[in-house]
Amino acid sequence: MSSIRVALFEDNFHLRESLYFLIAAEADMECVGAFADCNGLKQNIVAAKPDVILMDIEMPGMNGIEAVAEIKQAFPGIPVLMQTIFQDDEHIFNALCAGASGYLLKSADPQQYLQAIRDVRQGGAPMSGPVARRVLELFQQTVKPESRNHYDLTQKEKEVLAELIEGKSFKMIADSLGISYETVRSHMKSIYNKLHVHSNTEAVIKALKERLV
Amino acid sequence: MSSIRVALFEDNFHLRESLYFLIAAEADMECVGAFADCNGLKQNIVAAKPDVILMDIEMPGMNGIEAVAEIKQAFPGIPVLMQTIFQDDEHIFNALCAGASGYLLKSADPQQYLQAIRDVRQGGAPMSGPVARRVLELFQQTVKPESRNHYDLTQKEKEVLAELIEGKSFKMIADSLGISYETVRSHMKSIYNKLHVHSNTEAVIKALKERLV
DNA sequence: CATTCCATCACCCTATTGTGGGATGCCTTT
DNA sequence: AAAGGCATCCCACAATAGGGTGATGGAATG
Repeated sequence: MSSIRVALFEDNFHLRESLYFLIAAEADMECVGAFADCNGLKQNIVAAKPDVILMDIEMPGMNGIEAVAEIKQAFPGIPVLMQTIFQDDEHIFNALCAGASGYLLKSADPQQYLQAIRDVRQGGAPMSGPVARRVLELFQQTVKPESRNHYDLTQKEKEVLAELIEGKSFKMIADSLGISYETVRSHMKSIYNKLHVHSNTEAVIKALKERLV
Repeated sequence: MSSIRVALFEDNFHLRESLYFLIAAEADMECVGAFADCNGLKQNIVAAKPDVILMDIEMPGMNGIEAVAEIKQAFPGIPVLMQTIFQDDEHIFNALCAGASGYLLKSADPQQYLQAIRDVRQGGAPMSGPVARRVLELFQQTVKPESRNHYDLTQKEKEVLAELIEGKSFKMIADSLGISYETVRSHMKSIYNKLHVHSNTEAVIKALKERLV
């Protein structure tokens, strides 16, 4: 098995050098580029042909989050590992949404860096402990805690609700379900009763937040 | 530092015994219970007082996913580590939604089990590589691929939209923002233009799906 | 200082929704 | 056979929302 080609983006000179030698010293990986900023990002990547990219978030000029978005667009196959001191929701969320495949806190020890590189190369998503936990929590809350609710909606009511959260009007729903406008309205009344809401909008919100469909 | 109290739920006798001795042999942890099913789940937990629970998904009677939901309700502070052979979306998704704090594939080697137990105890969320990657992908897609849209909503427009996804009517929004009904409508018209939608409902859907607020 | 953007409000008219009835026919359960 | 739930439809009336047009004052920009 050939060695893992790692490219590095880190503005801090000392850290960049340290990581370079850390990686270079490993038998199963090599550092094919160490850059201080994202100038000429794409050209650098084309030239270096990395298997994995290690990307700092805080950098002068284009920051790591913008960079990962560009990389994912231009080279969707190359996993990007974020390294950062930030562990607030906003940074984690943005980096992962931008397409990062892993998120390391800089407190991680050298061996964890190396392990994470191997891990991401093999299809994993290495994340420092607290970050992984936050991701899980964000994930769990987007799905809503007290989900498993069920409001005893009938089949037809669910269908109507499903159409509703497509943004359709009653008329359009009537049309696409092949029933009359008045029937749709009738189902809506019933849905309102069961969900304890009093408008289209509230029903949609509840349905989306609680994944009722 | 006192040792980590681990409780074990696993229907397979051999695996259960193996895990028991594996854990018991570690200096920093002890196995305070090894159960073949979820009968008397809560009583067992109360009696064993575990710090961490290791839970198999496939079990006779109550399965691991139902069990984790019950545990999270009754003992929200105890992290639950799922162990399973399943790595399909449905199982991962359900287990994590039910409140699991980690998800290990049974292919994991013994040292990884032990590391995962320590990890989850310290606030991490250990997940086997492919699972972590799937969670990230699910996460990224629930947030919507072509998100990072921003529609240049003004401050006030965002405020109105925020109220809207609370389920409020125009009148209520006018009231709570201290502006007139007509002004709310005015902002709404502008929001519709910017989001390219034509109704309250569509705006709410777009705002929720793309996390515009 | 003219222009543009924004927040604010008003009025008119139409379209869509919300609410409260009620009716029919078809199931399944009792 | 009676009772209940469901899907289907209808009507009427009130409330809310959508679309068009325009006006005002303030802040920011050039």
